[in-house]
Parts: sequence; C-alpha cells; structure tokens
Amino acid sequence: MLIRPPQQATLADLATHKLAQSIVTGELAQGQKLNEAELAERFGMGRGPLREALRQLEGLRLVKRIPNVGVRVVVLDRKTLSDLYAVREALEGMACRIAASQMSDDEIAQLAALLDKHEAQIAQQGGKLYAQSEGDLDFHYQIARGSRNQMLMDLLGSEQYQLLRMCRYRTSRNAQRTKPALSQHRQIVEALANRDGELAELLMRRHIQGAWRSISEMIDQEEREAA
Amino acid sequence: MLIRPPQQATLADLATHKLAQSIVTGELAQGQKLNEAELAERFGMGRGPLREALRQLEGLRLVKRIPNVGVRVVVLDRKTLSDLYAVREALEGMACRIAASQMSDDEIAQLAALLDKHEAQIAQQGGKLYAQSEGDLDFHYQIARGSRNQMLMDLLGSEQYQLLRMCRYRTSRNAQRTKPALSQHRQIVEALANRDGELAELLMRRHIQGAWRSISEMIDQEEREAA
DNA sequence: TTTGACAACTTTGTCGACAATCGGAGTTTT
DNA sequence: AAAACTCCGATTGTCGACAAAGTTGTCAAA
Repeated sequence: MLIRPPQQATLADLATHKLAQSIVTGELAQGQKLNEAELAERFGMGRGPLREALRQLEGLRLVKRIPNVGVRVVVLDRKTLSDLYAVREALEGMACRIAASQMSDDEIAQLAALLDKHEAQIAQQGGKLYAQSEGDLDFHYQIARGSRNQMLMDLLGSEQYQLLRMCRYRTSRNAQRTKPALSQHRQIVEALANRDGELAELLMRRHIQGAWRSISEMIDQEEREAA
Repeated sequence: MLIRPPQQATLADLATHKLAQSIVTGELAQGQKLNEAELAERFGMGRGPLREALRQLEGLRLVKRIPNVGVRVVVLDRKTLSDLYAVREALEGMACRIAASQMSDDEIAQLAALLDKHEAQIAQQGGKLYAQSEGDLDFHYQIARGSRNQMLMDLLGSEQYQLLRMCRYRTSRNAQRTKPALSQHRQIVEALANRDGELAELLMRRHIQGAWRSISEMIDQEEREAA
C-alpha cells in the first residue's frame, strides 16, 4: 500500500482507497461497469458511502460517470496515454529543474541510495517487476517532492501517479527497459548533485520520452496481436 | 456560466456547480466552513446529494475536508498561488508549443478575433473587469484546446482554471496589467501564426511569469495593508 | 425475419432517521 | 489563575427504504 494508508478514515475513504487499488492493479478491468449495490455489499457498507467514493474517484479520473446510467472504469487507450506522457514530460521536467536548486545534499544522497537498492532488486530479478515498477515511481515522486511545489506533488502524486501505475500493471511485462532506465536515473541524480537544473530537466524529459516510446511500441504490439 | 452548464444533471451535479460558482466568486469566503445541513436546505435537497457534491469539490481541490470535522473552502495563500503559476507556466508553455503545430489556420484566426473583441472591451472599460478577466481565461483555454491534449485541457480547464478564476476575483482590481497582457497575447498569436512553437512557448512562459509578478506584488501590498 | 412498442426488472437517485464523533461551555482540581 | 475533565449540543457519518430513470426481454405486427 504505497499511497495514502488511511489512518483515521471514514467508510467512504476506505472504499475510495480499495477501489483505486483494484482499478490500478487491473482487478477491475478497464471499461468495466461498477454496480453500487454489489460493491457496497462486498465492502460491507451502505450505498451512501460507496457513492461518495465513486464521486471522489471521478475527481481522480479513475472512473467515468454518466447520470442515471452508472460509472465505468476509465479506459487507457493510446491517445490518453500519449497525452499523459506529454504532460508528465512538462511537469517532471519542471520538477527536476527546480529540485536541482531546492533539494538538500542529504535528500539527493537518499535518492542515490534508492537507486542502489533499485539496482539490487534488478539483480535478483525474482519476477519482482512489480516492486521494481513501484520503485521507479518512488524515484519520480521523490523528485517531485524536491521541487517543494505542493501542487505539482498533488498532480503527479494523486491523479497521474494512479493512471501511471495502472499503465505499469498493464505493461509490466517489458523488463528490458529497466536497465537503461536505471542508467538514466543515475544521470539525473548526478545532474541534481551538480546543481545543474537545466541538464537535469533535459535528462528527465528524455527519460520520459524514452519510456513513452517503449510503452507505445508495446501498445502497437498488442494491437497487432489483437488483429 | 462559462463552465459546464449541466443540462441533464443530478442534484449532486447541480450542487457541485453552484458551490463551485460560489467559491470562485468569493461569495463563500476562503477558509469558510461549509455546513451540510444548512447548504442542503438552501439548495432544497437532502444531505446525500450535497455530500456527494462536497466529495467532488474535494477532488477539484476547491475545498479541504477533515474526517468527522467538516469541509472548508481552500485558502489561496501566497505559496499556493506561487505553485499554481509555476505549474501553469510549464503546462501552458507546452500547450503553446504543441498548438503551434496543431491548430488550424482558422482556429488561429479566431484567436486573433478574440483578442480584437477583447481590446474593444478594454476600450469601453465600463468597470467590466469581470468580463475582461473571463476573456483572458478564454484565450488561454483556446490554446490548451489547440494542443489537442485532452488531459492538458482537463487540468487547465477544471482544476487550475477554477483556482485561477478564484484568484482573479480576489485581485480583479488590478486593471493596469490588461494592456501589456493584451500586447503579449498578440505576440503569442503571431508566433502561432508563424508556426513557431518554440517562440510561442517562450512568450507564453514570460507572459505567465509577468502575471505572477503582478499578482505577487498585489499580495505584498495586501499583507502590508493588513499589518 | 425484422422492427416496433410495451412491460417488467434492474439500477441509480433521493430522502429521512439514527448512530458516532467532535467542539465548546462550564466545572473542578492543582 | 491555568490546566484538565466532563458533559451537552451540534455536526458529521451511516443506513434502509422509496422514487425515478434506464435497460432488457417479450410479443405482436409489418
């Protein structure tokens, strides 16, 4: 449970969290219709809190809702993901540039340590692509934190982060990109350590572009398989 | 009603819309506590739909909520606005760059026409700073549309747009920036017409930086007055 | 066979009442 | 007098039932 472990929470908050988890992990398929009564029963609560949860998920863009008809899990098609990566490039690029001047030496050191841990995980490679993927997101989130921009953290952390995780689960098979990604991460950390914001931004943008190319090819492949 | 006139809507949607409007226009003061029962009665509905509306507003970041305590209208302090403008700079800069290659000649012509209309409004200046402000946001939104990036349009359109409008209402007194702003807008349109994405991005970023400086000074002034 | 309307069913939208929790006034204690 | 405790009113959280709208299946007519 990487995100928001709700300590003191209402039932609606619980439901929001569980549903988000289920959607991100693919337990609830893309485009699937969500039945209020059924979900309420499954979670052991009334329909009231559940409806509130659905409203919140709508705000997080994890579901789409049509009045008097119902809500469905969003569908991550090619265009949506393309848009997402374009926005990420701008946002995370900015985060990197600012983080280069704002992060403490200690924070940057921690970032480097995170990559070491990350590398060790790859070495083991015990099918733990999941953990690897979450680790990567951690890296990106730490940089967002380094920008000291709460709005940026919210954007990257809540909405985009979730969609991205969703995408990862879908395409978690491609392990071949983990090594170049790690190398790029290291370059970014080095730029941060040198307080070179411009370079850090450039490297991050390239990194995300590379990730998009990789994802894009995978989608092409899927589409070809489907045809 | 510039945004989302809900045609076929549920009561909760209606409430969301009305509340958003009230918050943005300042009718509901920043930091004000929102009482469910009171609002429900005022809108002539039960507490159920109203609670759903509050959840949605929470997603739009117009209110903050604390479990078992209640929800309050967000407070736009200096840091929040600073963060907002930084994010806008990155996002709208990107929108401009992409729009330069994606917008049709016709759309760019419409954009120019919008500025003419805008200029006429300024000439009259009948205290209609409100309309002027909305016109400015229209300009920015049209460019976001030009990027053909739905996620970008959502981000700039729903959340940020609302916060920005809120800020405008608060600081709508500063009319002195309208003329330089218009001039900058024209430069941007020219860059778009020349299909010069890089220049368009640069100009937009400067434009937003200028807007932030203006807002920032105004906040300083307010703080000095308060002291 | 296809198409249209009708009816029954399912699902969403809404309300009112009850339970749980929090904030504050008043009182007690050190 | 300041701090802590206690109780009470107010507000939020939750549930079940009812109303309204949409969906689906059936049957008859073209």
